[in-house]
Amino acid sequence: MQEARQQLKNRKRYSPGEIEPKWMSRWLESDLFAPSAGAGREAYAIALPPPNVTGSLHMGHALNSSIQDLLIRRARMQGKNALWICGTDHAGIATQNQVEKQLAAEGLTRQQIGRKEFEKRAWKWRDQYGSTIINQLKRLGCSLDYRSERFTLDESYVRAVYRVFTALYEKGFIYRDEYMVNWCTRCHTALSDLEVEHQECEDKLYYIRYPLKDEDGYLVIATARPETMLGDTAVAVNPGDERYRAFVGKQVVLPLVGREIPVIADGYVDAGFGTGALKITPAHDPNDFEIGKKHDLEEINVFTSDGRINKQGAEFAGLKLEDAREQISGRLEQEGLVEKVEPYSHSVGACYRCGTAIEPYISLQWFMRMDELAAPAIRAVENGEVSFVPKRWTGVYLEWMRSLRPWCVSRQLWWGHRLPVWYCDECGQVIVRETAPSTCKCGSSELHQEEDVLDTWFSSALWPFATLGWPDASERLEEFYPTNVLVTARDIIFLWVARMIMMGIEFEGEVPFRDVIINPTIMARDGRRMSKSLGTGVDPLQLIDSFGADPTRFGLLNMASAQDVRFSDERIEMSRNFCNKIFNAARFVLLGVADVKPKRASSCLADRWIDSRLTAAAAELNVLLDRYEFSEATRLLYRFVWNEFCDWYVEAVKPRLYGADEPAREEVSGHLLYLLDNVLRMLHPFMPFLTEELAAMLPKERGCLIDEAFPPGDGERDPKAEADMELLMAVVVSLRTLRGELRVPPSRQAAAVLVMEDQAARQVVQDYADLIESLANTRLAGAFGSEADAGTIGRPAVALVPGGKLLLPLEELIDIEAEKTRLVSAISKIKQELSRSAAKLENDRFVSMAPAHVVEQERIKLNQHQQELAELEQQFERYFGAAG
RNA sequence: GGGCGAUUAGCUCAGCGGGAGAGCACCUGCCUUACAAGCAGGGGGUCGGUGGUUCAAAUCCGCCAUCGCCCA
Repeated sequence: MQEARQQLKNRKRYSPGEIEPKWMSRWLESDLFAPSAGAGREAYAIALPPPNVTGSLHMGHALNSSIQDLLIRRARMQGKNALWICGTDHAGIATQNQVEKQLAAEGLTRQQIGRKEFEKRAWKWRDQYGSTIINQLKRLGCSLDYRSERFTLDESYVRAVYRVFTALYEKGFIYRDEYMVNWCTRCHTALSDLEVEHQECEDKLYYIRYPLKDEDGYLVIATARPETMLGDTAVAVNPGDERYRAFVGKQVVLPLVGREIPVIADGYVDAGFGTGALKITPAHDPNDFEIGKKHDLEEINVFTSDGRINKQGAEFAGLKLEDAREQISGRLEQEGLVEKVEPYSHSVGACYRCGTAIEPYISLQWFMRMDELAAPAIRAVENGEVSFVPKRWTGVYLEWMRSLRPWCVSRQLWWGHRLPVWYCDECGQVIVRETAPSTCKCGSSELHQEEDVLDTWFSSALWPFATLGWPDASERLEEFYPTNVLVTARDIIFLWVARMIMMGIEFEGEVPFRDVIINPTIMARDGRRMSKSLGTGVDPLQLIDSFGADPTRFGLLNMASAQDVRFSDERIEMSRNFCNKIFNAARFVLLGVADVKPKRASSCLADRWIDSRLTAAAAELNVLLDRYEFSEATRLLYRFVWNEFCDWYVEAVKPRLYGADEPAREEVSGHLLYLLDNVLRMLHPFMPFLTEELAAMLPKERGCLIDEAFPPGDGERDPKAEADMELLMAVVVSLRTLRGELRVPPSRQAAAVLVMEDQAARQVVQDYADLIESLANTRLAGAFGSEADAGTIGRPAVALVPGGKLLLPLEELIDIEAEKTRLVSAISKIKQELSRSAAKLENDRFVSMAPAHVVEQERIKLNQHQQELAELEQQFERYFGAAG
């Protein structure tokens, strides 16, 4: 320890690179992140929203992990049995895409190697790359329970998924149906509504003539997707639309195809859109699908699953959809069937993983009905069992939950939880079981398992309890469920939060967490979302590289208020500077103190003051953290450490620390160490590495800072010390300002006189005159009750202090013009304030309606201002005649 | 189309009913034995516009404008 302290001498700057890896491995070696079994202490748990196993740390992760680590470290320091659940989800599509990319590089497809071999490759990929993001969280300093890392495809986790699937199937919530789903033609799978990203797209609207059967004339329909016309089975108009009333019930002939299709009337049609006549393609548009069901129209699928025209499309068969659009619109043009083409802007869905346009596509899928599950989950939020922070997200959650449609949970992928569903080849029986059946009821053993896997988020929905050992009963589950808080981004409200609440209530009978903190979104510098494709993202790992993990964390937490925020590296720089400040303040203490143990002292006003301020800061910090006001908490710490501890206390202590009075030196040394110890403990959840490094150099018996007590701030405040010190500080600032404005060189030792009517205040100033002198670099000639008592003073400049004034005689050095400017501006400011106060007090309604203390306060102000004005005008007259 | 949010100092943001704040940038002076990633001092804003509620509005309510986000 002495050695470490000696090394500090040459380290004038905080350099994170040297200390961060060291402490992370030490914490891990000592297993300090794991909760203790059967601890009998209050439990505190957070489940890390499982990051995608193919993912890497982005700004959102960095921010919400910093928040979670702050909460979990503080809880740990508060003596709670803290568990931060660690793990990743298997990310069905994303992982499959990665592995397919690897295969493609070898000239292979997954179909060529088969499902078994593909799964092997996927596991290999996961073992090789799957811990990337977890390692990145380590770099950020996250104190996750890494030893119990979980993965959604762990054997026991799969059991949990199968248990849930089977139970929901038996309840009738899960069923199989042929229905229109979102289909990705590249990933070859169905997607849920949440996996489709909508984007505004500049397109064309084609107006196409559909000739009437057996008579002249035609109907003009408008469509953005002419290629779907191959599957049209009707034209629909609004029943109230006079223009088309005569056509309803007639037949039109579908161009290029020749099929005769009816004109139908349906209220869904918006008479104001296009021509008011709508082509109906039940197999390729979700609205048309509904209309088709209603009117019993044929569903003619004209696409293949990989986005081409199928053989229904006759001559166009085999064409890719975008080519088909070209060709079909060209042909229609040739035949004179295109009336016009207009520019058209509409929103188009794209696959959230690969960006390919999503096709509405009818297929046989597994669905989960949501209403019964949603009802109690809605109630849990309505009655406050789960609360959102900030509150406004409650509405977003509730609105979504109240309009839930069945969730398509099957995916045509090979990576994931293969549905626990078996079909009998003999009798067609469907068997849903947690474990593979060997025979069917019919006696046949010819069974085959469903090919589809489950949506990744089906399994993540179980995260808060499946990670704790469910479906087995365990102490862990007993102790840590429900968890305390979930911290996540807003777009996850639907994906996880809602589903976790539903599943938690259904299977554990209790909500999975009490508070849901929705962290703000960190926008790019231009105020828009960070986007990988636009290259506007900022990489948190680069921030860690260039600034350090602690400044990155502190900077991110500083941004973590209720509002979205543009990323600015000024904030990280600010945090780095703050870390440097802390580092150097600690150097000052550790290198300057006598060889003593930390010990509180109270003989000097400054000691009592900072002690009281420390109590105030700790108390306030705890309140803010209890309210999840992280940004405000960073500001509080910054202000306390920098503007109170460093700017005032450290400076105030120097004469005693460097003086010849050995007992005083030892006393102040003990107090400095005591303060540093507390400051480091308050800061630790925000900047774990730096604080741990510095705490290790404190002269006391200790383990790691991570396990020490978080300052509760429950000590006594000392209002007298705070008030007295404030007076001293005001005097010092006045002296410094005066010197500055009158351009007194630092080398010049001026001698000031204080005039204060109040005896007690005067006493304080006299008692601590030496402190004022050293802090203001100005000699104090004395403090008097009136200017007359002070005797003859040369040509002084005057500054006001609370309860009195300062006279700074500067003789020939006084810059008379500067003094005039100063006074004029000070007088005009005071006059402004004065008239504002006076106006308020002259208003009878203010005096009668405002609370008494507000009125009283205003009277005191008025009085003060009047005295101050008199002083300043007197000073003005002294040099410049009657005040202007 | 529906909803949510923002608009405060040159920039990034706090404050959210009783006299406008921070960091950065800027100006002046300092290599003062913890720190120039620093120290001391200073300048700078009719708090987007407009109505209203109130003794009192940056703060609460209505409308408008601009920007952003989400859902369809």
